[in-house]
Amino acid sequence: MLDIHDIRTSKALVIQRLQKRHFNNAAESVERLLVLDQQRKTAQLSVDSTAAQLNLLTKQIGQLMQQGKREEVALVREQTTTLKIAMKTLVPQLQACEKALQHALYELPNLPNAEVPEGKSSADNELVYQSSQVPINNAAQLPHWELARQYDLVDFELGNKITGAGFPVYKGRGARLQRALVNFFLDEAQHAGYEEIQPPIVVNEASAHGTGQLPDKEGQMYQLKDTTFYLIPTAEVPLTNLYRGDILSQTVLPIKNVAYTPCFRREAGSWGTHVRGLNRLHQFDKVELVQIALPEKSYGALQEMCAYVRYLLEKLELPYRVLKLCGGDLGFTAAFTYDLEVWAVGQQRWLEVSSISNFEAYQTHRMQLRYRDEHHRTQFPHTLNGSALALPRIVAALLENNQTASGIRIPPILHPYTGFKTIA
RNA sequence: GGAGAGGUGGGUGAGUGGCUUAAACCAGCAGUUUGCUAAACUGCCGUGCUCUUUUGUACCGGGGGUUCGAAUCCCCCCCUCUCCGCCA
Repeated sequence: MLDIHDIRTSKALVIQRLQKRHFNNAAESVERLLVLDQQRKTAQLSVDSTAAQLNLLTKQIGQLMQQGKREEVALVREQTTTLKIAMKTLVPQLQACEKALQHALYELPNLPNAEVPEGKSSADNELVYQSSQVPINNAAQLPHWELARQYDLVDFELGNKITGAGFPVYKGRGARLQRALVNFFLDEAQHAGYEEIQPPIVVNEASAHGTGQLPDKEGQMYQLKDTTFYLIPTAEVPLTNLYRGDILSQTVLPIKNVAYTPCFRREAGSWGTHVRGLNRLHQFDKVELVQIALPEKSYGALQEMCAYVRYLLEKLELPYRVLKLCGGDLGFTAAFTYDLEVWAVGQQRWLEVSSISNFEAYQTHRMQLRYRDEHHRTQFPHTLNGSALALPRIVAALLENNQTASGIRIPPILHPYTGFKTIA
């Protein structure tokens, strides 16, 4: 959520930034917001001043009662009635104004940072880095779903039977490989200074609100029947909401948390081509990093997170590239995002395995997460998160890129975790 | 699933209709003093809106009601805890 104060004071900049992400009717939305804000202010003032008069009279009555001046009490009571009647219309007016303003604020996405490249779609994202050796398919190299079947690592049909499409069953060395990756990612994150958290994978509405999944985007989440609980689409939701509503001491920043969780996504409407095998699932595993940082240090933290995820990919010996998302491709709540993609030789495709974003103060405004600065004032810290990493596509790339005539080679860094060096 | 208790400021916890933003204690912050593995004393110490400030106003789980006036009385809802049952 954007800060209404900022919108008030730097309207032109807000509009310009919203246009950068190709947000429809940016100028109109902002103008409407300012009108709503003004209405809210006016309503607030009339409520407050009426309440002030009422409180004054009420106090008088108390005093007069003690002095036993009955007839004067009756007189003052008369006056309160008119004010009370006025309040009956003023208060709902104010509430309506507040609600309208709140809703309008929720509808505005975050402002892209100044460094975000111009562009409309994923085609306009800026290539920041690409591994020098990107293998070309030699026609004998299979996509991972073939390999998964050949070595009996993932059973998609069994998943269909138990649950449905997008819920694969990992078996034997496939399951072991998953667990190895989770442990590898968690161990590395700990070394990089992240505290491990095991959060609930079911969250309430307030949490879904805090990180921006609600309102309006409930289509991406599974809701538990007869409840207002949701299965998390990413550990970002419970991790960031750990601090919802808190006023932190500046000295605890930056907070660095990591969690492994399964993630659940309905992906309503996006089912179809290009989603074969492990490419897009309803349930998948992910290790997620979250940082809460001082505003002036958040972009340093973003660079640090990006460097860390690149380190992981290099340890896994996967060819990858780094993209800076353009304004039009940026997620609703993000101010700046790096996408990391690995090359899957069997499919001749780049697969997104990590998205590292700085949300600046957008989420902290929403969840009223603040810290106290050296002048004892409350300020909004920045939140960041990034996958480190999303499992299924890493598995897909490992299988495809490391396939040989004699089996699938496991990168050495994982050997202590898998207990095997090849899948043959 | 059955029964009961309770939700007050960072924590503990007083407060049963006006003098309560709310006692007291702890924690925290600032300072003074002594000196030593800390203590004593003094002051400050909730958040939002309004906003240069003051003032004003709202908030004692949420919503509604009674009243000139509600943390306090009434109704509904939510949540937490305890005991029993079942159970990983």
